[in-house]
Amino acid sequence: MTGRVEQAAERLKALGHPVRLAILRRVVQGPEAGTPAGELQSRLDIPASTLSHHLATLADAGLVQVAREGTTLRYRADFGVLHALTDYIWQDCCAGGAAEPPPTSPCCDRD
Amino acid sequence: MTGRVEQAAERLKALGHPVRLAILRRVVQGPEAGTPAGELQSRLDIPASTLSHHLATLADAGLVQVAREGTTLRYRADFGVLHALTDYIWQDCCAGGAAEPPPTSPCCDRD
DNA sequence: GTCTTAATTCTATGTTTGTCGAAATAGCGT
DNA sequence: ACGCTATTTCGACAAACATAGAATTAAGAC
Repeated sequence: MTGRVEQAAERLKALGHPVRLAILRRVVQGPEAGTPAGELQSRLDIPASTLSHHLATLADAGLVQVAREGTTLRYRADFGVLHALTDYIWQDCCAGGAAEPPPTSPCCDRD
Repeated sequence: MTGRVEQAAERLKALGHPVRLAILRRVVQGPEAGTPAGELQSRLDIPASTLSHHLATLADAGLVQVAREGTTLRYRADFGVLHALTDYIWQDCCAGGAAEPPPTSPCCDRD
C-alpha cells in the first residue's frame, strides 16, 4: 500500500538520472509500438546489463511498459503516468501556496 | 559545465524522495517570504539535522531558495525552476514522439 | 535437439544516499 | 563577553544505487 507521495517520489527518482532520461527520450521518439532494448543499447552505447537495469527501474516506476515480440522486448513510454506525475507536482504538491500562480503557467502560454 | 539533461536529472532526483516532497509542499503552502527551517522541523517532526540535509539537497538543486532573517533561515520555493523542470519533461525530453499529444494537456484543462 | 540472437539476471565492486546524535556556527539580546 | 536560540556541519553507519562482465533464460530457425 504505497501512498501517493511515495509513488510520486519513486517516479521522480526514476527520472532523476541522466541515462534514464536519455533512455526515456529515445523511447518517446521511437515507434509507438515500442523500441527494442537492443536498439536503445546501440544508440545509447552502454552495456546491455546496465541498460537493462535502468529499464527495469523505469518499468518498475510505471513510466515505461514492456511487450515481448519474439526474442526482442519493446519498451514504450506510458504518457498517462508521466502526465499524472507532472500534474501531481502542481496540483497535489504545489497547490494552495501563497505564490500559487506560477510566473508563467505550466504549459499553455509559452509564447 | 553541467548540461541540461544533468541539471534536470539532479532536480528530479532531488524531488524523488517522500520527505523532500513533503518539505516542498510545506514550503509552498507557507508564506511567500519563506518558511523558517524550525517551523518545517516541528511540522514534519524529523530531526533537525535530517531536515537540514534534505533542505540542502533541494537548495543545491535550485528548487528552493534561502534567506537569512536574524537567526532563522527562511526557505521558499523557486516556482520558476520548478516550472522549467516540468516544461523540460514535455518539451525537451518527451517532444517529437509518436504519442506526442498527451491524454490530457499538462495543466490547463483539468475540468 | 542444437545453434544463434536478444535480453535479463547473477555477482561483484565502488559510490552515493539517508539517517541522526553530537559538536560547531551564526546571530541577537543583555 | 556570556548565554540563548536557530540551524548547520561533522562523523559514523547501514542501506541503496550504478556499473559492468559473466552466466542464464527465452524464442525462433534449422
